[in-house]
Amino acid sequence: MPKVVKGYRKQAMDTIMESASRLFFESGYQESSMDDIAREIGVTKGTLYLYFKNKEELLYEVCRRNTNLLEDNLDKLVTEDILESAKSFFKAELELPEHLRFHWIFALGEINKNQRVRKILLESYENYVKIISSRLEVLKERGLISGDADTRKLSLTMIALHNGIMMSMMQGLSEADASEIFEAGIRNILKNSSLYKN
Amino acid sequence: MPKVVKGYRKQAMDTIMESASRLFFESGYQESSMDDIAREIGVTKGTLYLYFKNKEELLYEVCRRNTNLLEDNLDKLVTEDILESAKSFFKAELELPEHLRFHWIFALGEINKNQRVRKILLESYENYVKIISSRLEVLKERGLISGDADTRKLSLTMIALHNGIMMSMMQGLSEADASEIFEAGIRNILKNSSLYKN
Amino acid sequence: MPKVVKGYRKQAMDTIMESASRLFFESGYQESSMDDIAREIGVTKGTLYLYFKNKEELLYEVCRRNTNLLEDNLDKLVTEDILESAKSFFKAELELPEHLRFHWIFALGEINKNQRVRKILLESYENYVKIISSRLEVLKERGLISGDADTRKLSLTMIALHNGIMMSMMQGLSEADASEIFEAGIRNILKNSSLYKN
Amino acid sequence: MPKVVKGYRKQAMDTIMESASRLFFESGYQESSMDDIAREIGVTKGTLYLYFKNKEELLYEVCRRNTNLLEDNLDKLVTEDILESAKSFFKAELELPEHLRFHWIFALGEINKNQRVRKILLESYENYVKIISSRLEVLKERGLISGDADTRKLSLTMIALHNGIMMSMMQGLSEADASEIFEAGIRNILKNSSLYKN
DNA sequence: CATGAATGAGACTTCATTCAT
DNA sequence: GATGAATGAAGTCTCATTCAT
Repeated sequence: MPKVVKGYRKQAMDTIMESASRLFFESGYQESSMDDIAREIGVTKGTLYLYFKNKEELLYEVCRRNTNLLEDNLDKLVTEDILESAKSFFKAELELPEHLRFHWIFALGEINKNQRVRKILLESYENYVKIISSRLEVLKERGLISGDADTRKLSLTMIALHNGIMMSMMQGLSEADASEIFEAGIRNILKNSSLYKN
Repeated sequence: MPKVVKGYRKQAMDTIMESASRLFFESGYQESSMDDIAREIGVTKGTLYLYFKNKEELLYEVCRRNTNLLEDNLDKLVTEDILESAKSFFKAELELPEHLRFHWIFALGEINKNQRVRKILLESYENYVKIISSRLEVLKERGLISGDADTRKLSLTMIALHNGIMMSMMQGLSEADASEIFEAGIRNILKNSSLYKN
Repeated sequence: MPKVVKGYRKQAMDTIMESASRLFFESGYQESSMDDIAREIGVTKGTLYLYFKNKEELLYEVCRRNTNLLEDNLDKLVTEDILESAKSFFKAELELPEHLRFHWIFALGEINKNQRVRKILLESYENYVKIISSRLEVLKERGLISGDADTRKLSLTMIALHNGIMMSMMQGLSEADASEIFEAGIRNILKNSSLYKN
Repeated sequence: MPKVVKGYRKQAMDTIMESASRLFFESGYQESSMDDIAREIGVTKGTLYLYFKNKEELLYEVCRRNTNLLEDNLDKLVTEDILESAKSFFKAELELPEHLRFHWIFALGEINKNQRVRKILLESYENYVKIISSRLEVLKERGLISGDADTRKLSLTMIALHNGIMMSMMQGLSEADASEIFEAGIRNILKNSSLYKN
């Protein structure tokens, strides 16, 4: 009987979280049994409890991990050249496995059922706004966007557009269409930044 | 012994669907037991099975009903004066109970688990695009938006923006902020419609 | 909505019992719901309770009716010409609908679960023995079977042979084979009646 | 917390099947709940599902096991000395617990409800015929029964007689009477084997 | 570390029975 | 007489969790 990962607790936990995340996304949290998750890894149920206190804890850690991954991604890829980095950020997202790419939408479905998951999401949302705003502030200082633009509102709009497009993709919107309207949207928002003032 | 609704099957079904919809949204589909739903109405479990053959059928009918309600709403409220009707449409949405307002996000969480729900959503998504596109076509004929704008892409973008903002509201975005960036966004998209060409 | 049979309680009860009997045999007692039985007749569940106090009572009456029918059949068809009447009795049985023909086997399956059904069956079994014995006694008086034959044992054997062949028919034995071995068997028993003495 | 049988899956399954078989016979399949069966063994419901995927599967396995047991019994005990072995076979049967002795009658009650059980029974019936026929063929070769006797029909008759007597025993026929008429019947059939020709 | 046997609470569903209309 | 809405008990099955090995 194979150990999850020989010796390394952290890696074992990560292996479990990866499988759990995929299953949660594909079949739902409630619909994925601990047995399913264990089988996916090639381990027995009991083993999962060596690494996570219970199923809810596993969900919590999965959400935290995915949220952090996505946040790091944003932080790394979004530079002051907003338009260009928006493009590459979106392109990078398309490479992600679905359970990561659509993690936010999945997690939103759990937000009403789980206070700890809610907390993670709300904080992450705020971080997103903060990160993008800070980049936009630089643009403003350089005079590349309107001086009276409200960078927070610009950020909120960009995020909304992004998430809305992700929702559409879950409903079948093609990657080509998605990329195109995302890019046009961001370009548009930046160009008419003065529409978003306080 | 209370009857669901005296005599009228249709009304009885609607009463059940309304309660079920609220519970599904608030606690999740799996997390809401048939007992919970029945208790909410003041009826016993068995009664639900007089009206819906099983729990999944109930979910399906709830989704169909909500989706239709929202679609009718869109069809009724969105006129050729897109900007103005966008405002009133959004305002009307804010009056809806959460389980209706956020129905699309809820349903998206079920899309991977249930083929019939998926079908409803995909069809509805296409209808949304069709409805908005047709209104935009009229604008184009009147020369109010760019002649070479792709009305389908404009619609996709508007819908994405709308849904993205809804997601943000579930994460705490205020109604004021939401209204404002929605309105600005729609205005912006229309004004720069030439950005969205084929 | 059609009344079971206009006005005539007895006929209504018989209509119900006939349908119930068929269903009980085809699907089992427990497996046949009151709804199923009612639907078969084109009536609603509630109606059945106008004629039978509950489901068990219905089973009881069905068993009593079928048992009596079969017993009358035996009494009518079995004359002192045992061999000849055995043939015609068996032929008549083959004309019966399965739920009647195999009623005894069905009822035997309920014997352990229901004291009242058990009582009916045991009494009927004794009556069978009595009826056949009495016919055999006449034969003995006429010197057509051995004077020291035990007519009770002869009867027991004949009944066992008959019932065993019925069991085989439920397992696919052809009517031709069944008739043949039944006739040969009865002939054999009569011819060697002296084997069965006290 | 008691384990069904320490460590041995096969034995655990057998323990369950034994109890289930007894309960099924005594109270009927539908009437025996999984709770009842579990309680009988001193285990909880859930445990049963570790060994049998559902209740129907349990019934199926019980039937298969009992049918095989009885078939082995026949194969082992019936030699070419048909008359003598019939006696010892019957005697051995009287030692069996009722749920085994009357298994065939019980199973016949399930034959209309369950295709897989039906298949087992039909196959077993054919095997019985084959086993007995083959023994009779030997007798025929030795000239101990009529050269033109149809051994298949002889077998069918013997089986019918046997099963019919079992039915009678369920209705109260004494063991003494049963043994006697079984033995006389078999003797009779063999002696007059020429009655059963093709 | 890992297993797998066992548990027991809880979910969905069915259905005999009642009763107001 | 007949209906059909409602009940509630009971049954099957699942699954998170525990624990001895």
